[in-house]
Amino acid sequence: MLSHKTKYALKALLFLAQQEKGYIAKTIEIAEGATIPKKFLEQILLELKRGHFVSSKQGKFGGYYLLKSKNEITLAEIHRFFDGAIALLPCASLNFYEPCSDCLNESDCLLRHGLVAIRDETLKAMEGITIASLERK
Amino acid sequence: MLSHKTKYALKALLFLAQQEKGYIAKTIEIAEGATIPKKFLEQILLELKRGHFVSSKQGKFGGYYLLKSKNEITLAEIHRFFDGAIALLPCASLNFYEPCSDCLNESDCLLRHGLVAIRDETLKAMEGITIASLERK
DNA sequence: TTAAACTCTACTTGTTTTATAGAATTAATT
DNA sequence: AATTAATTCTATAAAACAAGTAGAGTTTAA
Repeated sequence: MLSHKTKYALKALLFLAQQEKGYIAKTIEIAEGATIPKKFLEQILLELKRGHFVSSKQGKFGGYYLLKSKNEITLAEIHRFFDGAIALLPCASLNFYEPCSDCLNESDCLLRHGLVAIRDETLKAMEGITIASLERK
Repeated sequence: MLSHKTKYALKALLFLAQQEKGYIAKTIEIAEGATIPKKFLEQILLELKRGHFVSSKQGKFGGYYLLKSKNEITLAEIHRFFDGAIALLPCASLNFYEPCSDCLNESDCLLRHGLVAIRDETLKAMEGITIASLERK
């Protein structure tokens, strides 16, 4: 399951994607437009900025806007950025690999093989969902 | 990601599947054979019993054995039993559906449509993984 | 009766999630 | 220079959840 944080991030990105090109949205507008607690959203937007998904203009009349194209932001990317691995166990993960402490010899680990297959399927599907594709439901 | 509990459950089921037909395995054997903390495993086995995945024989020389066929126990089922929904949000779930409190009109929810597509893909993949299929890696 | 196993309930401990509070900084306008 | 309105940063709090432990109770075979 997605954390609330990831859900809010997706909703915020979707909100920004729906604004006119060049428009700078204040946090409060995004919060009210997408139904997200404002102070929580502030943190999320800062993280999205550090991740180079959005950029901001500071000071009066400042706000946030999309930095990356809405065609290039995938669900897989946002999931990894906030919630981490897409795989069901760390030992089956590409980007967050860690060996299992309770797995004696990994090459023989029966569980791992099946979970890698699941990861491949899920990842393919999640890379196909972009902010733009969500907009054209 | 799977919880440790779900991972342990899968490993325990896999261990039971690998025993000779009719063999009754003690908790301590499963714990040591599959590297699972024994007291935690006790709880997990009880839950698996309540879920009719395994059955047990009580008393001296008692233990656990598979109740359902290893061809019929899927990853999807075990995931749902311990970790709940396979979908990324409750509003996109088949078995654990709940509306989002922050979603104004669900039929128009852009997020939901994409997440239902992901769920369909992931579910199909997870229903294809059985305890038996894991055994024949 | 005893030993060996499952069964049950409660508890603890630590981590993560979901926020909230408030001060600091930045920039435009007057 | 002062004011206003916005982002930025750090700290904190409260709740939920996960992971594991403890110990007493029950069942069965010998």
